[in-house]
Order: sequence, then C-alpha cells, then structure tokens
Amino acid sequence: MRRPKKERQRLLGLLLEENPFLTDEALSEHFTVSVQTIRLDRLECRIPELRERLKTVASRTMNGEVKSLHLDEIIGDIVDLELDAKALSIFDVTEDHVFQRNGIARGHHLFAQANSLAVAVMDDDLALTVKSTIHFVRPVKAGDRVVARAEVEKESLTANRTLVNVVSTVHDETVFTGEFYMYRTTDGKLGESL
Amino acid sequence: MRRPKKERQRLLGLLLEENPFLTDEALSEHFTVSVQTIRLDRLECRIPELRERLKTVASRTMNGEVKSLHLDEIIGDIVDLELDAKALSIFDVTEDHVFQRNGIARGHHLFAQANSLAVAVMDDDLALTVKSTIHFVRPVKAGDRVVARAEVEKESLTANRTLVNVVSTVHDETVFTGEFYMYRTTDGKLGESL
DNA sequence: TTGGAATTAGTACTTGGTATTAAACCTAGT
DNA sequence: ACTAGGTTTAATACCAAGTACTAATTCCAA
Repeated sequence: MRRPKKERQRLLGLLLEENPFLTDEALSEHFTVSVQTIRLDRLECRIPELRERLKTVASRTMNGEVKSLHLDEIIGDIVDLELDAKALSIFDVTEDHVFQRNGIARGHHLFAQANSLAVAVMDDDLALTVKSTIHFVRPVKAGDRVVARAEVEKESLTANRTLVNVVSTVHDETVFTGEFYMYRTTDGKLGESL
Repeated sequence: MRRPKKERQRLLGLLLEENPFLTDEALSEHFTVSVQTIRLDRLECRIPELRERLKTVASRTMNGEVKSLHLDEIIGDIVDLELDAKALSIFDVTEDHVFQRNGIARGHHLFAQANSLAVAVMDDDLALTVKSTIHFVRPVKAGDRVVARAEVEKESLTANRTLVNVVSTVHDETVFTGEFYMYRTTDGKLGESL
C-alpha cells in the first residue's frame, strides 16, 4: 500500500523510534519505495542513519539513561494511519502490564495506547490532549491483543480543537472507549520550524 | 608504554566493556600498536567489531533488558496515604516523558500517576478504574515535579462504586485534574484472599 | 644466529551509509 | 494541451570501519 509522502514520513519516524535497527534497505521494502526515497525522507525529517541511531541508543544504555525509556514509548504498534481521519494500533498485553493480584491490565496502559494513537492521528506534530473521558468497559488480561481504533470527528475539525474517538477491542469485544479533545498547536505550516 | 601481548589483550577486554564505542583506530593509538595488531587481538579474544558491539548494547536497551522495573511500577512515589480517604504522590518529569518537539509531557504519564494513585487510595487490593474524566489544564515540562493529590468522595463510598478526585499541581498551580470512578471487587474485608 | 612468535603492511571486498547530479514520472494549473 | 513543480528513481563517486587473507618485517630468546 503506497502512502503519500507526508504520511510515510510520519510513520517512518514512529517506526524508527520503536525500532532503530532498520536499514534504509529494509525500510524501502517496508514502504515499497526506493532506497533513495527513504534517504530523502530521513534527510527531510532529520533522522540520522542506522549507525548514528545505534550509537545514541547504545550511549543511552551506557549512561544508565534507560531507566524509563519505555515510558516515552509509543504504546502499541501503529499499523494503519490516515491523517486527520483514522488510525489503528495494536498492543499486546503482557504480564508486565497487569496487576499481579488479579491479572487485569492497569488502566493507564490502555489509556496510553489510546492517547498515543489520538496524538498520532492528528495532522500536527505538536498536538496535545486537553480533555478526555474514558470508559474501561471490560477488564483486559495478559495475552490479550488490544486493537485500538481512532476516528477523528470531522465536524469537530476546527482551527485549534479536534475530537478524536477511540474504541479498543479484544476479539471484537469492546474493552475501552475514550473521547479525546485535542489541541493543535500549529496554525498552518509552521511544522518545520524548531 | 608498550605492554606485552597478554596484558594488552586483557586491558583491551576491560576497556571495551566499559566503553564499547572505541574504534580499532582509537584503540591502536591507546596501546600504541598498529591497527592490525588490535584486530588480531580482537580476533583472538572473540571481541566483535564496533558496529556489532553497539548493536548488542542498543538491543539490550530496546529489549528492555535494562528497564524491567518500571512497567508495572506505580508511577510516581506515593508519599502519603490514608486508605479510603486521601493520598499524595510525587512524580518527577524527565526528558524521557516529554515530546522532543516541544518538551511537553505526554498526557498518559500524568494520567498514569493519577490513576495509580486512585487505585492505591482504595482500600481494596483489586480495585479497578471503570470510568474517568480528565483535564490537562496546563502543559508540564521536563524538570517539573508533579504533586498529585487524591481524595475519596465520602458520600460515594457505596458497596461497589467509589469516586476519587485527583488534582495534580506543579508549584501549587493545577496542571491536571481527574475524576476516577472506581470499582471495588471485594465487598468487605476479603482483600487478603488471593 | 636463527626460528617461531608477534607485529606490521598491503590488498581486495563488504555494509551502510553521504553527497551530488541527472533523469523520469506524475499531476495540477492556466 | 502543455508546462512547471514536486516527487521519485537512478547512477556515480566517495567514506568509515570493518573482514579476510597474504606477505613482509621485527624481535627476542635458546
């Protein structure tokens, strides 16, 4: 599935943040574009080459800056994304995400998945969550694969505010729903600055 | 100072364990031998080349072989707690918690702190969050110390449902508020079972 | 002084890139 | 219809940091 440039570049960034080990070669196959295109993308997005990425990741390890790396991680793999429209991510719940006592996933992981997705679906690099109402409909257990679907409310697409609805399911059964009122910080094409 | 082979190789191993970022070139200067000698040394000692070393160090980071502790951890340090009444936790925001683009903390970390606190304040080992409405009142930056205060709504202390209000502040200024509707799974003092 | 270990040198080849130039391909606008 | 611009590919030269291999040189001790 050939994606438009802008979308491809966003996904490229997200992908490499999760997996910095991918070579341009591998990326070109993933996006079914040429290696040169990937290199142009990295250039535009100021994403360094594989070796530089590994160097910084490794140095983070050596300096013990790892402590909370996963905290900043985008929770869940974003597998589909249409800017300002909809997006989908998958999050595999492991033992690490649940209360030992009852094996039920801690709420903030489900929230993190949904929130990350809401941020990602916005066509704005600096989007922020302003307000949110969420429901934990059914408990989620370790081993469950949570599929989160985000949909942008078209009619809410005003200058600065946007409503994103997220529904998370396990085996087609709703486990979580959330409304995310997002704030777009850029009002135009200022995305490239900074 | 020219050291004998055996000693040099021993030092080589120690050196690279501490600092895997050194190239053969740098090492050859350090030991004042030729690059080829260093390569023979690495070969004999089965020390991989720079890139391989960085790859493994970096993968250690990514695979969370260093992380572990935090995932299930309660986010923020709970410094005060009165069961079924109120609780307080402190969370220091670091670079790891913010968007690189604008230095603002990702929402799900603030949520995680508040949610963890709401769960902790309940006098029930198996309390779950059912529903929540939250406001991100003001952006939080790296370096900020977020103080979250949870208060149990006394009149809501019914059999199974409880409302917990959380207000998070930075320097006495409110940055986040949340209402957490909690579900108690045990209806009495069965908390110790399981 | 001579023989084997240790060291150094030199060459060809590999990966995963950068940098640059140029061609080809769409696609929207007047 | 046709051109201009953005986008994508291609092609080439070059680099860093190596491996793999061969060969020459140096050292040092029996």
